[in-house]
Amino acid sequence: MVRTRFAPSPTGYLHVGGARTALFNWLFTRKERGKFILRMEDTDLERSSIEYEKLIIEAMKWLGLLWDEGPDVGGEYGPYRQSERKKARIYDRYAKELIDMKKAVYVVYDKEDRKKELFETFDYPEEYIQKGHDITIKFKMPKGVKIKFHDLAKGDMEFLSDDIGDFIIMKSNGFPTYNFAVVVDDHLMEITHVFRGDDHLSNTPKQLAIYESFGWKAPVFMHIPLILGKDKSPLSKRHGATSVDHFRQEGYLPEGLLNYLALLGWRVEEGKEIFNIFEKVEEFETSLISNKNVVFDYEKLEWVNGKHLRSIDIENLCYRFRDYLMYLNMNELVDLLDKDKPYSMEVISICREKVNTMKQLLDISMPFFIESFEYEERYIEDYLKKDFAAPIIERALEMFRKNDDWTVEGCEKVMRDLAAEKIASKKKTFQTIRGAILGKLVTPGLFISLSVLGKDRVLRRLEKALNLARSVKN
RNA sequence: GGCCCCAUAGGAUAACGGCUAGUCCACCGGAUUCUCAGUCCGGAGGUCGGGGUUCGAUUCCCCGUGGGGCUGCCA
Repeated sequence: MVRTRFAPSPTGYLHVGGARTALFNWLFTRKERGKFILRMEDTDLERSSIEYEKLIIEAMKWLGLLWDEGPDVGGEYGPYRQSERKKARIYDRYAKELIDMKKAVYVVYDKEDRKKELFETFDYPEEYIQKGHDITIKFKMPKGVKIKFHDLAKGDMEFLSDDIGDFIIMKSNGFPTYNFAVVVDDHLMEITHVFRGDDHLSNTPKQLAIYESFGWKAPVFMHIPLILGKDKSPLSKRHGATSVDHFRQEGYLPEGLLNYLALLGWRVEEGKEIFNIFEKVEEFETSLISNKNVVFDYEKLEWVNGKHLRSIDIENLCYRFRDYLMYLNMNELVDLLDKDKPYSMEVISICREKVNTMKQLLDISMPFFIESFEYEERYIEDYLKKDFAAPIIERALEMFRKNDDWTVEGCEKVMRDLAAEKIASKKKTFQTIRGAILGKLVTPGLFISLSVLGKDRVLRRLEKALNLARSVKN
């Protein structure tokens, strides 16, 4: 039975790099019908917090990368927080075992110069502890040994133990260090495959030395390339947004983000780069992942997201959009959306053709929902203030009042008739009306917008715009 | 400094050791058009450098160079 884990440290938001690591673990596990485990590596007391843990869990759920065992759902291999495992003295027990086997030692430090090592000993340094010295436990790396392993991404690896040296496994505060805790936990949790960032490749021989000392079987490793920024340095805030939360706020769909993250360094068939990750599980192969660091491309992410935004069914999109507004605490708008669902659906349906994210969808659809929308400065300057504005709007008002056919074709006919009167050029005429009814110069198609808005809204807005045109006219 | 990973256009990738090095995003031009987007057509742009092996190297080997990682009582 395949068992994998995603083991973030709750010291910040879920990073897209972490999300990608989680994605590959998840993908592999689902394909192999195994168990996917979430484990919190909160051994850094200074930086870890339960708030971050909640945010990471929330982000993972939003992405839909669900786990079978974890701190929130429990499981037979718990606890799933290293801080709790520390409390249960799990690491103490195994560290002691290493000392008994003479493969680790206690290190006693100077009381004043707390970095200075006084001596190493296999015996529990009771009296020094009483006197308040810092004590750590250090793993003694075997001398002159070759540590070999096969990495699914990098191939056969070989390190010399002498290049690595001894390293601390238990801190003076009683917490295990990363390299020790992962080994103990992965073993106890019976993890079979470890997919993690490239940055852990050089740590692997240390961990293998510990597995070896205990006589434990090590999991299969695959070190996946890191995500970099445009300047090829590791992706950080300097390059723009990096947290999954941020992309959620920006109106990305989880399937869009996941699609892009998978696409990053995953070779796909030509012409098939847009897909739903949940339908791609069976095709997943570790050999498909490239072993080269990748640069995060915000533009391609937006393009991928746009493809998803336009292809999911409209009811689903409405639901997601409503969810998004609630996430942003825009409850008034949610009420407006709910008030007339068929109308809302039509609006979203015509607006999504123009945008790539739900944030953009929000911007472009706003004036369809609220009456007190703003008029763009450019519209006022280039159209509303011009001589032709008031006559065009006035004439449109007359024609639309008499109009009974509010289908797209009906609205088109009125507009074409209006343009035929040549108060101004066709473009100016259309743009004047576009701005009058929606306040913007970029909107969905004019005829369909008129049709969707309907007679009441259109007349009301034309009247308002007419008054405005008269008052701002140069 | 030591050890390790990586290298095809600006980004992501494709090419049993063998065609004019293909595709997607971005970019430029054209068509469609009420704006924008989309769609369609077209264009520019690439094998990091140097040595080998070979009839032939993007592909295999070595050396450089560049980028990245580890070398923490961070993970």
